[in-house]
Amino acid sequence: MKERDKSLDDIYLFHLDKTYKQYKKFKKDFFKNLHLDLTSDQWIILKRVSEQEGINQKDLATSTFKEPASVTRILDILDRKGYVERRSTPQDRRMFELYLTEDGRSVVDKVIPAALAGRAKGIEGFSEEEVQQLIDLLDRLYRNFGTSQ
Amino acid sequence: MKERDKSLDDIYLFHLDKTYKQYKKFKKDFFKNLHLDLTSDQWIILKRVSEQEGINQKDLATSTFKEPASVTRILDILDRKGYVERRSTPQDRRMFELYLTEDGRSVVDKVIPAALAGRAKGIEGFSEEEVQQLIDLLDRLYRNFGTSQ
DNA sequence: GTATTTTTGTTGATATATCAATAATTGACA
DNA sequence: TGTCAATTATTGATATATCAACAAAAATAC
Repeated sequence: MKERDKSLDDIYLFHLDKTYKQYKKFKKDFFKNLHLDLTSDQWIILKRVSEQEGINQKDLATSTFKEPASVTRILDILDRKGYVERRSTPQDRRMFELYLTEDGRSVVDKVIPAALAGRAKGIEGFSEEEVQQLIDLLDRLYRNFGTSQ
Repeated sequence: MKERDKSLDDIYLFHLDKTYKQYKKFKKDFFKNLHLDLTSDQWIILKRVSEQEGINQKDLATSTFKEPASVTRILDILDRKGYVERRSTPQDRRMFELYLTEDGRSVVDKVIPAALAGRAKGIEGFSEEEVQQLIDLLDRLYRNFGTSQ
């Protein structure tokens, strides 16, 4: 069966767009209201470093789906705020191992409960199966868009 | 049951993020390869105008989930390319009614089949029910993030 | 052991989204 | 009617993502 043209409103990608924008706005306001002077992107990086201390910037970039250039700049900010540390390693002097500072750790501890609450907001009324379904469907989209051509 | 902290990889919002980024990259390349000198955002606006000729910029903004400022700038570009026309109306001289030009219409006709193909790529292997499920889940997220507090 | 290629991270240029401020017009209402 | 508020569109300032170019170091090839 040949697929025909649809109105934007009937296209799943349009729903993806609109939902993502709403979510983006939500998290922006959310982090603003925390008054911790932290953006959601800085949070992602901080969280990932806390999960894998010693990670380098390249791996941090791939595992957060950010560009290395973006990671550099976000780390500059987190560094300046005193939340992360770039430790150079003698084994490979091109790269740094990343660690949280004490302040960084304390910020992470502060944000985690808030992040839990914010995350819960999005899936109010969802069953566990539905959340898993959502993840699965998104991952399939992800893979489909990744395979080239 | 109290929700505990998870690794980023287990959080549905992280999957949303990563999928959206992949999709964004996909559509960027996609429109680039069309060689029509059109970005995906310009396409959204052009498509919406083609669906509702005579629409004004405010309604165009809300119905495409873009900021009025962004719509202004995108329309400036589409106007400059000769694809849309801002017609002022005597009833309300603050606003414009938007129409496609002939060139605009012909571009829309050219993009539609390509867009169909691109859109199909994302949902390869999906049943119709799964696509609908995806839309429903996304819409519920959308609404949850929209309700304030 | 030197030359070339690859990897890691940074920087600059560019594009775009967002937010606030503004101008012009219309609507509300006393 | 005259004033004030709301609406529509635009503009400027700012922040951020992206891409390409680059530098330094390491890995590979010969």
